[in-house]
Amino acid sequence: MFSKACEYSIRAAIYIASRSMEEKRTNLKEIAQAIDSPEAFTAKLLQQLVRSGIIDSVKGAQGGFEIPRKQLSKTSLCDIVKAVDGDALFTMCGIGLSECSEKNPCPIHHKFKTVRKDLIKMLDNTDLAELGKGIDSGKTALRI
Amino acid sequence: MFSKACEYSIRAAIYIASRSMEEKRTNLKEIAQAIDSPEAFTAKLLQQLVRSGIIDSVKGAQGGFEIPRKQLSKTSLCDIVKAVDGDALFTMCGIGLSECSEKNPCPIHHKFKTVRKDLIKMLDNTDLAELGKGIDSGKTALRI
DNA sequence: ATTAAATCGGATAAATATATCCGAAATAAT
DNA sequence: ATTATTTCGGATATATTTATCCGATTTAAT
Repeated sequence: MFSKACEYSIRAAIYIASRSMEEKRTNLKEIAQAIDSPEAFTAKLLQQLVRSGIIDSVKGAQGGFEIPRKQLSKTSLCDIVKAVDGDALFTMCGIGLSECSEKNPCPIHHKFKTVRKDLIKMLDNTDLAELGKGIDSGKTALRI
Repeated sequence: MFSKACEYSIRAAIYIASRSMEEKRTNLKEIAQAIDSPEAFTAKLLQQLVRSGIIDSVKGAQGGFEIPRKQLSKTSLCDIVKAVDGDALFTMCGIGLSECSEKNPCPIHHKFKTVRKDLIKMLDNTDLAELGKGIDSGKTALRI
């Protein structure tokens, strides 16, 4: 479904969100530990999220990553998936035809469309504020 | 969503199904042409489908691939996806946690579960007879 | 000023997925 | 029997994804 890069990115973003809600900035080491991901690889993904404007970074001692309060509820899973995996999942034909369309559909076009619409809807109305809260309250987990 | 291998496999299976419905056996060259896929790679995938019992093969001149009439309506997309990509898509945590469960859920567990259930349902009740018919009637296409 | 703690960026390595090649085996037609 | 056609299986090549390494840069604290 999602690439590993995307899985790590979502987990990282949720962790940063949960820390940001407590007004805490967190850093690479903490993040990789919290989400059980390879540190160097995670660093690359965080850079990508910074460039996409999904998280903020602060260099130097006491630096790290954070998400402005206002952004938490405005950033959806959809934003993260698009930033990391691109929009193939959202737009591409289910069985890889490049010109598949309503007018010229592949055999699974109509059935697939419905399922995908539900997936997009889910990703679109799930935001980091909500997900971060789950972590802070201990109701959900980001590792193991 | 699906791997390229899986996309080609689904397309190939649907094409073989559509030929089988006309009592025709088809071969690798025809299949690769019909679904616009790399021939040698497709050969590997067909072997895999044979080993999984999804299609039958006949060696030698006039040989090729076919699906017994009775199997057409009994083979679902689910069967093909499982044979090629395994059941990760059906069972794994959406963000890659190995021990994610109802009892110990990841942040997106519940929302993801719903969407995935719909996906599985769709794959499960879509069979090759139905899909092959779409090709034969010209309503759907397997290339471009 | 110096040092320590961080992110950033580029190069590289390892693993996996995608794709090709070719000889062996099986079968139908001649 | 021989030949042509076809799948099968193993080895190999290429591309992409995942992952690591390390020096440069920035900043806070001493």
